[in-house]
Amino acid sequence: MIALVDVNCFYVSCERVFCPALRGLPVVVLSNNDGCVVARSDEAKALQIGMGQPLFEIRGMVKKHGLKVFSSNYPLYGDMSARAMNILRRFAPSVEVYSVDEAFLDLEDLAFADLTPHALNIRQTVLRWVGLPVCVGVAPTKVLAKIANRIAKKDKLGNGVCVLADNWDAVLQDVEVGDVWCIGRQYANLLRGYGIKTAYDLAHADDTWVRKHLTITGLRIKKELEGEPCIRLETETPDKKSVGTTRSFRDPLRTKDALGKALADFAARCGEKLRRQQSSAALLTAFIHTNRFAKGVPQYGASFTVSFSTPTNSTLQLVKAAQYVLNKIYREGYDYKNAGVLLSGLTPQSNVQISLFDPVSYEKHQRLMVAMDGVNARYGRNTVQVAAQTIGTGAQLTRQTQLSPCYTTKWDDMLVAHVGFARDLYSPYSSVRAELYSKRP
DNA sequence: TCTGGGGTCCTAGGACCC
DNA sequence: TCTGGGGTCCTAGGACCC
Repeated sequence: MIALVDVNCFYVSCERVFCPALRGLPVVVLSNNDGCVVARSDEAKALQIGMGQPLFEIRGMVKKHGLKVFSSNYPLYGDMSARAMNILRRFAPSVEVYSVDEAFLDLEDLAFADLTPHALNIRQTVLRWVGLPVCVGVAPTKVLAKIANRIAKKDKLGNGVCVLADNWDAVLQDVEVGDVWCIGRQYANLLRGYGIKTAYDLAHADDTWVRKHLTITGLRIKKELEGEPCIRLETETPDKKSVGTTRSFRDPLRTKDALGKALADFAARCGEKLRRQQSSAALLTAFIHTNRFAKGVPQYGASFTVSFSTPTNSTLQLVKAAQYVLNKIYREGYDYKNAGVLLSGLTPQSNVQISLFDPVSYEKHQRLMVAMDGVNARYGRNTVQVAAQTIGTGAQLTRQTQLSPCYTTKWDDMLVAHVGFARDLYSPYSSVRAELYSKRP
């Protein structure tokens, strides 16, 4: 059996851990640029706030309904995620961290007749130890575990746990086909056109037909709905096959100079990501684009890809390549709203074949990058950077007006607990936790 | 006024080889 | 008039996920 553990409205829940007064209130967390909603509390959902809804459409609700709005605080969420995942590893021999707020647990070797108490235990432990509410879905396959989790989440009066051990046909009849994992909008439309409306219908469709229209991936989903495991647990995180850094700008950029700085920042970030997993890239793509939503203004967008004679992860080379691309694709007279750098053709650094005719010394660049990463790790990002980059953090390029403190990852933001007394010093659970927090002066 | 970012997998079709 | 067969590799585009 497989369990899917998923934190309820993860980003919102992270904010609530450190600000308990937010409980019971409508709360949303915004995308990178304070552009649109990416996480909603149940109360916010009840106000009909949609996923991806732009901020300007819901501004009125701040006053009218007491809506609380946060910019996204990725350092905080990343750290909270790591804490939650570490707890989950206590409950299963192997765990797949599927996303920042979800994990699959392999419960196969656990000799419990009824997995419900185990699932409840998982839920209670995560809640007590890191303050995050989770729901647990248990079933024979990943696709069914996803469905079980969804049922647990929808049942607001339930205990946050749903086990589908057998006879799930009736359950599948209540699940719309578009709500099945890996059946997106396009596939759902296609399937409905053929009369396949529910997960049950898909489970009982013809294999060959499914294979033809939904590819091998779709066939696996169908088999999993029948209870036959086809998608394995990925317990170790594979190296990424591509990395990218893209942003929308708070204020559109017009000049080549300004775009050059931004692309240099993005290339440098990509270099860091590459070096973290010890890879090098053979290809670099950079793109720029005007605001696609703006009506009646001239639109332009372009991208171009360059290849390196020897795969690299040197920020110097990546920045240079990004500048080269910009020179090729930049056109004057447009307001650019969006740009990015993407790296592909990644290979492990140890496999890189150095060429005699390389224009730069691979060795020297490697040593320089180690030194640069070392300094930046110790004294903060961008302490040492390439001259082509934006001076400082580049924060002025994006908007983050509602940012909460980095409670767990910055010394200056850490909360101080003023504790006058403690009833049970030896309990791992602190019932007085939240109410005693205050911000460091 | 104002609309995110970062990934994965699969397939068809073209280029190329012998 | 007549024009092979079999294979690999690469890429673009389309679908999906959180």
